[in-house]
Amino acid sequence: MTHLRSDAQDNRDKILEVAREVFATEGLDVSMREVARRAQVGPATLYRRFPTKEALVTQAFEEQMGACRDVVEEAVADPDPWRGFCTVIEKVFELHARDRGFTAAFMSAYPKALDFSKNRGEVLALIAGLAARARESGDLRPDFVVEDLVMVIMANGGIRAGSPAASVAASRRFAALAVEAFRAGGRAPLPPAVRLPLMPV
Amino acid sequence: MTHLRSDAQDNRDKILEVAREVFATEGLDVSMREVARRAQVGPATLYRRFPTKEALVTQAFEEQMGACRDVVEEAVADPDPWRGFCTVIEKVFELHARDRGFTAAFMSAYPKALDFSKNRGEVLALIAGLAARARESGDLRPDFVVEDLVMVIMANGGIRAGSPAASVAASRRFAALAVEAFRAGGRAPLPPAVRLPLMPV
DNA sequence: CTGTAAGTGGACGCCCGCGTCCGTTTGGCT
DNA sequence: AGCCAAACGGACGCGGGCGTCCACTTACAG
Repeated sequence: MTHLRSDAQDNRDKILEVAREVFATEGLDVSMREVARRAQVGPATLYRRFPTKEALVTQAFEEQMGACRDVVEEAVADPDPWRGFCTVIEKVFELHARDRGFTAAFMSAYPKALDFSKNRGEVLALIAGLAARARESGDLRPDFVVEDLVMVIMANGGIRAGSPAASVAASRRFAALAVEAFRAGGRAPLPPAVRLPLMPV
Repeated sequence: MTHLRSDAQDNRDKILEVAREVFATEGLDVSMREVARRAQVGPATLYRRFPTKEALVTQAFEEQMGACRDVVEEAVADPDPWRGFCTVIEKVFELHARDRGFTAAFMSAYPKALDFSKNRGEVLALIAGLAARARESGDLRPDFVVEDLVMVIMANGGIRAGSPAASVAASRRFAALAVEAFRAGGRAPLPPAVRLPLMPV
């Protein structure tokens, strides 16, 4: 297990490469077989390395989750918490817009994927801290809760345009609208927030 | 064709009833066969009345589209265009939150469904007029375009919560955030809007 | 160079959805 | 009451995904 044979390692790499690409462009609703086919590999080989779709997905998105974490950590380091908060929204939305599967993976309940959900939890915790500071500085509306960010990330995932470029452009505008919505000074009180549970598969 | 035999009419009614229910709760990704099964009808009977899924879907959602139109027409009649605009967002979001399939149907390109797409076009035109008045009255941000509303409706469709009630609650909060975002007086200029084409099937 | 464990992918059996055909049933008109 | 077109639904052949098994191949250690 520690050391894969060189050919096995090559296949594993190719599978992950293909999976990342196809998940990004088509979303997670791609059959295991389709991934195997595109990687020019037999179904058995795919299943040997990744016994379940969950295993494949979480491995494939480890990189994206890392990028997400980087974005958030950098934003948290911003001395202006509101600017950091806005950066998080813009960058994270773009990340999700460029990778259709990532939102689905991010929102999915993967009981076995400890690293993945640990990372998600930490990212959300970092954002919560940043939000608290932005609230205290008076720039973020006081009734903001982290669930609101989860909600708009889910919502952002619902936006589909004709091309990847158009999706990114739409998400950019959506992010700007989200920033406007979250800025302090809103005139209407918000209805109660809702906890959004992770969804099975 | 003009007059169906009574038993055929009963079956047609039951199919539509079942389809509306299952599309509302499960979304459009339900097989024709599953609809037939739940309606206690053979596949052939279903296909005889509704040769394609498109035919079934558009018939099933005629009612919802009518409700949508009613909401919009009532809101357009409001002497205060901004209040009318807000009402549209709140009511339409709730309609979509209560019926998972409706957003998908609303956003789908159904080339054969003349009534359906005509209604959608008219609804959007009504909203565009309302928005123009709300913009002129100075309550709606000047850079708002109808595509923004389409975008947030799509986005609203991405929100999934544990139960129907939770979904509706989440949509309600999301609608309030959308209202905040669209209100005049936003401090940041928005990135360019994007036309969101209807999606095939 | 060679033995062997690791690795491979084609093939299998299963289930499910698709759209259609056709032998049987039945509503409704005369 | 009797007829027949309308309506029914079970069954079919096709394609595709699922996870697994196994006979063949190959990397690499000795």
